[in-house]
Amino acid sequence: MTDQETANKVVRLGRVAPTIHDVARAAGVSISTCSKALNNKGKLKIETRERVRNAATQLGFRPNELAQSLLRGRSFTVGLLISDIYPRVMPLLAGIEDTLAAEHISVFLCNAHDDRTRERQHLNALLAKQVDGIIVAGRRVDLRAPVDLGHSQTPLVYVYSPIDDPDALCLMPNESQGARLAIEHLCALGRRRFAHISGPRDRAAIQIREATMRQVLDEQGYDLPAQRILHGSLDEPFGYAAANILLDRDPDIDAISCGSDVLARGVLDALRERGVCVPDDVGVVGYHNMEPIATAARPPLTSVDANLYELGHRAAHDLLAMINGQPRAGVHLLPFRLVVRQSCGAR
Amino acid sequence: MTDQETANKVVRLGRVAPTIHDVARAAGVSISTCSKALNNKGKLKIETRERVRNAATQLGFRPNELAQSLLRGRSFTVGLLISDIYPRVMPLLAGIEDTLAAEHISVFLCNAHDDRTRERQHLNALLAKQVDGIIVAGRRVDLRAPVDLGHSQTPLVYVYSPIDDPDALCLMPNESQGARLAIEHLCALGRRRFAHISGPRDRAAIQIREATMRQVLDEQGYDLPAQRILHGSLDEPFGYAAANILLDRDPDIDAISCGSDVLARGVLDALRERGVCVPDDVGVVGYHNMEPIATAARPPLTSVDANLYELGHRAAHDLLAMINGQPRAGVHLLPFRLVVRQSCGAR
DNA sequence: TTGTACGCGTTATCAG
DNA sequence: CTGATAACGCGTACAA
Repeated sequence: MTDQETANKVVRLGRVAPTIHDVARAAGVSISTCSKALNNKGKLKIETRERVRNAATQLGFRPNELAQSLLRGRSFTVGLLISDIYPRVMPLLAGIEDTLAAEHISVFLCNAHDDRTRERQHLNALLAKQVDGIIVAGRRVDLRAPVDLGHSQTPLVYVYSPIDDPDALCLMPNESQGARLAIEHLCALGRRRFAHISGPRDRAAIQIREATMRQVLDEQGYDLPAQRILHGSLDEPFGYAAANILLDRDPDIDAISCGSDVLARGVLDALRERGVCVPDDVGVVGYHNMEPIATAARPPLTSVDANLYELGHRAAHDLLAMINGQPRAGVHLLPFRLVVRQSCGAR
Repeated sequence: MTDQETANKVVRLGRVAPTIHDVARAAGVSISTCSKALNNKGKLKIETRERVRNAATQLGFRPNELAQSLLRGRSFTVGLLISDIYPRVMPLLAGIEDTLAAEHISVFLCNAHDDRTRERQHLNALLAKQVDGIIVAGRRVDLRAPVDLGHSQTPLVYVYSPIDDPDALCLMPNESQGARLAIEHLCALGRRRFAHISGPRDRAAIQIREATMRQVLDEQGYDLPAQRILHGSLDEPFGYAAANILLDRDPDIDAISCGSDVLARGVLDALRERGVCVPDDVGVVGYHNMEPIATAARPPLTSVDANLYELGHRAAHDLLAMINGQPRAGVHLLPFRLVVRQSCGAR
């Protein structure tokens, strides 16, 4: 069945909300007077204004925003297109929604399921609904294909996953700075013999973090031999296994940088079982600061936080600026922050 | 057409999206013919239809859904009002969004932040935007206050948190059945001396689960002395502490029912450190089946799953039915499912 | 101070 | 086969 056929079968909803006509009639005035009374416009006898307002509240009148939007050419809605629903979108979502809600803008949430076809369908729906702007949130910092807005000029901002167009606005976490934060923290605490356990090597974030780690250690004059680096998946079992492998190879390791907090949990478990004390013998740092996981670790895990709520806020804020006619472009990197707990030692 | 009007047209073409007028003019037909051509209605010369369609695609024409909705009296949007953004809403959200997207309905996501005022503001915005229906998703199974729709007849379904109105439709996880699933599983594996570690006693879910546990054990003829029950917070540290307390009191315990998966992780950690073998000595069952946490536990944690995606699907499905004129009411309890891993022993 | 008339973009009815 | 016209609900010049 085509979209058209579906639309044809649509039943008209029987419920009839009162319109401005009903209010006008109830108050014994014309529609325009009614409109003015309700919107505090023009010059009206105060008595009339009151009468109209009473009629409105009595009828439970609510102006139809579809009509208003049609007239104004602005819908006060924004589309949020996410690649999929996964934990990291939550703070992003929260930051976006809060910021937009404060400006009385409603958010359409669309899940593309990492599928170009669904992405396109959602995009069409959003444009058809005349959204004032669109936020496209990716899952990773890797480059993604641009969305096709056709001839539409609807303001658009990419979050997390950038595209290859210098005219597009892309907001992303600064993975390099985040990694630097973590490594420099360990250095400052006197660690020297570093190891790195992280995720799939084909991801940009994973590469950036490893490269940054090398650079920071190079700056500090410390070594990072290849056999102290392990790439796998970002989960707990891999962290557990990798830590054991690394410490079998080289028991002198005194610092482990982990690609994620759950992975770090696996590392901590392995160390504890080996009788290695954290942070006395080895310092461990996580990544992404997943609160419940990091705080419940033993010892509580020091980690770096991408400030995703803030990123969402910024995305919404910049989109609002674009909607108001101020052009924005370029790739912008937003800072991580270090969250010190106990797994790296006292400062 | 005057020069002024021409100028206006030119500007409009450059800035705003083309309307059906523009397509009609470009194709050299009237608006109504244009509409028919684009919507496959009426009888048109095939050549005309083609011409119109070409003009439409060339101009990048997209029908304005605001206008369509105004006319139809249906917006093809639904509002989802959540109490706050937290992990459990995600599968709910996914189930709702997927189901609605399949019917070409877009979802407004509104976060009430557990605040009545914000809830009310969002509700007003949703009604003003003429949503076809509303889903109100709560955080806990405790009774909540009904939302006030005023005179509006907009279909509404409550998810997770029910209200006190028999005419309302409330969809919720069947906590009692979920708890039964967990306990009966342990019983079937030959466990006899049960303990229970769970969350705050003032929550309905916590009470229901404990009561159900009592009942199941009573049915089976087993005992559940008060000193084998501990209530606190549903987090990992409490699980760790509580397990130690319980096993100090009574080393014979051979089954622990936990109020959450993270709490169970704490329990598992404590048991491992005490040299208690899971599942050989003690069986442990979690609650809510948080995948990454349950699977990464050692041993992997058996848990019960509330099927929240399914719950979201059902909510959307029922809302669609209500939108199509079929009334729904009452509190409906949806089943959990048992996810067997290794923490309770082989079946 | 109040009312009339028009337009926003679209679809449906009816006349040609 | 095609086109003019009337809605949908609202806001706003303009007229009275």
